[in-house]
Amino acid sequence: MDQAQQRYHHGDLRSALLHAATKRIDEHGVDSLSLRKLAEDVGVSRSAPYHHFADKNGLLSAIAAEGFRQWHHTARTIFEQQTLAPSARFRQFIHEYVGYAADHPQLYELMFGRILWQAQSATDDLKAVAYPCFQFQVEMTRYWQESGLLPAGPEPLRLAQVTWGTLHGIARLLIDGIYADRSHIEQMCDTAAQLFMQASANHE
Amino acid sequence: MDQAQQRYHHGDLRSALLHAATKRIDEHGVDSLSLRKLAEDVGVSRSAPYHHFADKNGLLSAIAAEGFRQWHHTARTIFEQQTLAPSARFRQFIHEYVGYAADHPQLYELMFGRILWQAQSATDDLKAVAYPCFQFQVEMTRYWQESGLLPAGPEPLRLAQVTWGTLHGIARLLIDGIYADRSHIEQMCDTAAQLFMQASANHE
DNA sequence: CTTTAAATCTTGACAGTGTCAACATAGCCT
DNA sequence: AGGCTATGTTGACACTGTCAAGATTTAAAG
Repeated sequence: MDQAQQRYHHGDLRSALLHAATKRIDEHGVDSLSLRKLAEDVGVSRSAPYHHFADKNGLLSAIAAEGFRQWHHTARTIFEQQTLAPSARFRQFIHEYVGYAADHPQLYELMFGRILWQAQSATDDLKAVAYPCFQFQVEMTRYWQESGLLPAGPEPLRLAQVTWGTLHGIARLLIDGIYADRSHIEQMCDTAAQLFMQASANHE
Repeated sequence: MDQAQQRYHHGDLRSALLHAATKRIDEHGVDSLSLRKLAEDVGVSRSAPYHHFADKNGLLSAIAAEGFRQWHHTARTIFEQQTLAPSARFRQFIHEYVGYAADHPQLYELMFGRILWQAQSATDDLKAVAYPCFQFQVEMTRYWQESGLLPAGPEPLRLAQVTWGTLHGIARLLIDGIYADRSHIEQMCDTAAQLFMQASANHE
């Protein structure tokens, strides 16, 4: 009764679970997360989490949502650095995106992976945070098109899908360890940036 | 004893398992595959598969390997169509790649997903088939560079990682249903192809 | 205050899963 | 014919997510 962890009511179980789960995922990957072990770690019975999350997907969605909030903030910060030239910001964005994925591979996997997005397992709550994040990618692309950095021809949405797809693809090849490793990151990003910017150069 | 499925020795259990598993994956996804159900479907006890595959990963690796063989063949066929102009073949390759992923999302997920490639779960057998497939991507890229279709600047490997990354990324956004769906495929591929080819155009 | 309702947590249980050890059967080779 | 090896079976273990029923604490209402 005196020890906080042995009270019948934990007090702040929801955030305790989120915290512990986030740590676990970051260190050992999404697949290693077991609700039962998690509950035990937090010092609570195995079905207590169900009073705070509908199911395992609910927990995962909440963690992913937090990731999207953080990334959205980071992206906006880079994009709004008015002191830097658009091209410099573009390059920085690319490096930052891939760097973020490489630094938090497990979280990235959760945020953009099949677990949550396949079969409609994503919570409405998660969608509410993620979609504006996707939308922002399109806004940036439109801006870079208007700045003459990217080709003006394609629709912003279409082009955003391709440029974002490129970053996403590079990130996944890295994370999954497919024919690319961390020592290639900088060169890959530079190559990608150069490729995109060259594409618009001959249309001026 | 008269019925083939009730014999003590199945006769060709290995390929029966592969066949049933491939079908199951194609229709319901990798996650839905259970060794026990699979064994039951084939009409065999739950631990019989272990005499043909080291573990579940062994089975999955074998299926993925077959996928790589098929894809490698398809890719080579497209690439070696000497009658078509390099640019046409390039475009066709892009469409075919994304199309293949969209047509066999579950198999693509298995072939290039984290299940097999993370944590060294890929069999040596699988690696032996997959790596030449990756390598071929680099060879094609080198050829397209020499043809003036892609920028000559970057190293083939680096550029291949980026172009392949783009296709891989687009495929995954599609498969995972992230801000892109099948109706966008053609336009996305065209945009990507145009983007890459424009990049080299102003260096002639 | 006291009573009632809601939020929270616990134990018991169920249907799954992959995997292994020990045992049974069939086919092949000497 | 005998024995080795490949193949298949049952029993068991340690997990997993999830739910129902009951216990306990807190908050709200009378």
